[in-house]
Amino acid sequence: MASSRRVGSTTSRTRTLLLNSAQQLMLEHGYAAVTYRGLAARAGVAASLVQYYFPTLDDLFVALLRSGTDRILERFSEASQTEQPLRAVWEYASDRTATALLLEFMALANHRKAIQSEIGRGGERVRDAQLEAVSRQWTQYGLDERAVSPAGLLFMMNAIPRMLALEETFGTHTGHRDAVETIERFLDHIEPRRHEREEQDLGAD
Amino acid sequence: MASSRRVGSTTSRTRTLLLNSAQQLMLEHGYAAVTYRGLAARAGVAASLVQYYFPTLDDLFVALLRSGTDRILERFSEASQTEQPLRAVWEYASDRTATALLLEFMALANHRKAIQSEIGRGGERVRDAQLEAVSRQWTQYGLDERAVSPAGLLFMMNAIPRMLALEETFGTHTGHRDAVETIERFLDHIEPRRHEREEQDLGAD
DNA sequence: GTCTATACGGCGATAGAC
DNA sequence: GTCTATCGCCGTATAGAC
Repeated sequence: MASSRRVGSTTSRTRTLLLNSAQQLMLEHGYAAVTYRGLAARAGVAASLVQYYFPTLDDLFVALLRSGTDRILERFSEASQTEQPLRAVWEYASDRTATALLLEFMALANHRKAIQSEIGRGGERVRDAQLEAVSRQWTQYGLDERAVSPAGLLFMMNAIPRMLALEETFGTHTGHRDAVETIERFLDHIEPRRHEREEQDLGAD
Repeated sequence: MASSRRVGSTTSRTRTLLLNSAQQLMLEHGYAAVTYRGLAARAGVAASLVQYYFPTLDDLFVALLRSGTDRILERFSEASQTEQPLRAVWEYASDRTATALLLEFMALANHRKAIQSEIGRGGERVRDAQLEAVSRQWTQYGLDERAVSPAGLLFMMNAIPRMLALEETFGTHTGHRDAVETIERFLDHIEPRRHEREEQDLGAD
């Protein structure tokens, strides 16, 4: 299986162009639209050149997944310095585009081992980075530890916005507004915004 | 688009066999494995016969989605008679097989309008049935209405187990056990099991 | 190292014969 | 109601040009 064939270098500008084009194709038309011929046309190269850099389409998907996870971890290592990591997680997981892309990869992962292990590893890496940031602030939240743990809370702060975005994609809205209000009220309570802290000091809502 | 072509009857036993085989194929190998030739081989018929009943593959997926939603609503109209509808929702949404199937359909829906509207309608119908059952018990929960609404709570009781199942499929586990414990403690509080109610009466945990 | 041309079997879909 | 023939896509392997 493509063991002795030559493969383009990882630093090639053409390769980066192909990865970007592939991501756009996935977002616009789904992973099934990422074909050698279609991707080549979109990027303005020959189909066989795409094959040169990615011998199989799984190779392309894994590379795309890895570069995306790396970018997320970079962005998060900055955000983790904040004193409001739960808000950072909430906003991160509320990203519609990222959720749409994640859905495509989850569907791919469901039946392709290479992608499955890549997305599993990536998920754990992101969650661990989040956990480290939240743990640093945990005692200041004043939550009952018997009620919820940092890891458990983090899971829910990821899962809820993700499912909100997914359901809204195909027109299910029941309970969405209410759920968002509940969570944001919770966030206002344990990670008060600056002006809200002032309002609290003044005894206002 | 297949407007004048003849189509097999909806009551055909062959048609039902094809729908069942298609669902198994989706679960085992993903929706991409549902091909005319593959499905025909699985069901022991000619590929062109599959096309006779389902002129396009989208027709097949929509029919499968609709029959599945109908079955769920039947099952739920029974369960809604219970005095513990939130537990029923929690268990319903925790079904691994159903979640795997839902992921396949969500990925399909993401870029196919016919499936998108079918899954959207189905989602609302299920959520409405759940809402009716929970509303009937709502006052007994003794929850602060400003904290969470029935619809908002229901969304979370669906979203959390669904995302648990999805993440576990590709090996992300961080926070899962803690989240489950938190929710089940919440359920024990507002929908106490019979023996737990006795324990509460006795002042035990 | 980068890129291209070509071939193979499988796919969804259509038109039409039995 | 059932099945065949056909079309233009697809992934992928290979052989080879710059």
